[in-house]
Amino acid sequence: MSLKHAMLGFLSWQPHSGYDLKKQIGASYTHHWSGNNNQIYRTLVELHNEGLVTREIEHQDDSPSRKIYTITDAGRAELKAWAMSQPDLPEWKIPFLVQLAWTHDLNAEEMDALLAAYAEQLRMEVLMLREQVHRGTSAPDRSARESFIWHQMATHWLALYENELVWIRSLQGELHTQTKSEEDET
Amino acid sequence: MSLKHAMLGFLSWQPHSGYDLKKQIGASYTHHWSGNNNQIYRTLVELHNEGLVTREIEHQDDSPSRKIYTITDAGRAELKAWAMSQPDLPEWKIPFLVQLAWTHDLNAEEMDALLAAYAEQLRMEVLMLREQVHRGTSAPDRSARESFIWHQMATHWLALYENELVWIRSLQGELHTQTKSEEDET
DNA sequence: GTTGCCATGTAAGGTGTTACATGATTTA
DNA sequence: TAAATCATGTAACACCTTACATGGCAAC
Repeated sequence: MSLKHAMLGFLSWQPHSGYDLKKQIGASYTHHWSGNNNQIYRTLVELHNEGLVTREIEHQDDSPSRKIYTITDAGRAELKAWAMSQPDLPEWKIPFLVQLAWTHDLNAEEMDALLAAYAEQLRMEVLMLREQVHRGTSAPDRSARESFIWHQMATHWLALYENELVWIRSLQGELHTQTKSEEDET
Repeated sequence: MSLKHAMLGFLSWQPHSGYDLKKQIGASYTHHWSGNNNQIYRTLVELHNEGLVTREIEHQDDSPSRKIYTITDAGRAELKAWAMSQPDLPEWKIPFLVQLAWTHDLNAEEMDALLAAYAEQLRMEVLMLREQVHRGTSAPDRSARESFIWHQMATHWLALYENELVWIRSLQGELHTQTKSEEDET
């Protein structure tokens, strides 16, 4: 589990409540988690038990009280050790490819519709991401290198979807010419 | 769950035993599952209960007996309906990006080592995939379109890793020049 | 003679999701 | 008046993984 370390990361930037972390993680696409309560609140308890964070309760008159978590020196050490550890290979979960693999029984029109639906999904996502990258979401900015890296991450994420869209568009074209040449033969 | 449909897919190509399916799914990278026994044997029971496959026991003298599963018409209908359904967006799980996000406390050499380690992982994966694509793994080949699609899938999968490698290499370069220009300023 | 392949399956646990529950305050 | 935001947490469950269990046969 590296959600623990992702959370430690955000806490190494600024103290956060569970609620803050949920929003932060949910909003950051590169942190591929949904940011759901169950995991976040459980993980905060774990981090606290392991002495990687301290907890402070902040009473508020108008809103419910917040539990503010702050990273400890042990937490920073753990985070750095993890950051330097051997990286894993990325995992692409592309359900569309599984779908595409088993389109043997679809005719040309059904195939067209499928590709078009995927292309449209991607187009919408790309538009949304482009806007988000343009606006620049909340990111740590403690050094030139850090903001450079966060910008690189955002544009790289966008590029993944853009490349997928380019691929599907070229596939659409190639399938059309293929279908046509088969029609010519008959 | 679309593992069910992925398995139906392989069964729509050829009858398989659970053991065959495990190998098939485990070997096919685009079918992003590990191909573990637990899920496969449970899912086969489900598919059978739902009438999407039939089961036949094949006794063998030298080896343990095999349970051969064959897709039914209902299974084919289910598979086609699923293949035409609204595709999901891909999900990129890139733990390295989470790691990279929190490298604030690493110095230039530690950063270099991290990027180099990731690049090396990717380089190995790309080499392996290139060879596999070159050899051409076992894939259905029932029509020109189907083999075209499976070839597209394989090269696209490879391209994902190649692009990741290109990106990390460019990042290595940009971080070097950035570090140098900062040194020049001091 | 230990490892690996064939072939079935079970156990245990980690990871992640949606939905529910509470309760006050602000916004539409 | 209905919904969204703030803020905490729980329940139930889907999904997926590693490891274990059995047992014969073949290969090195």
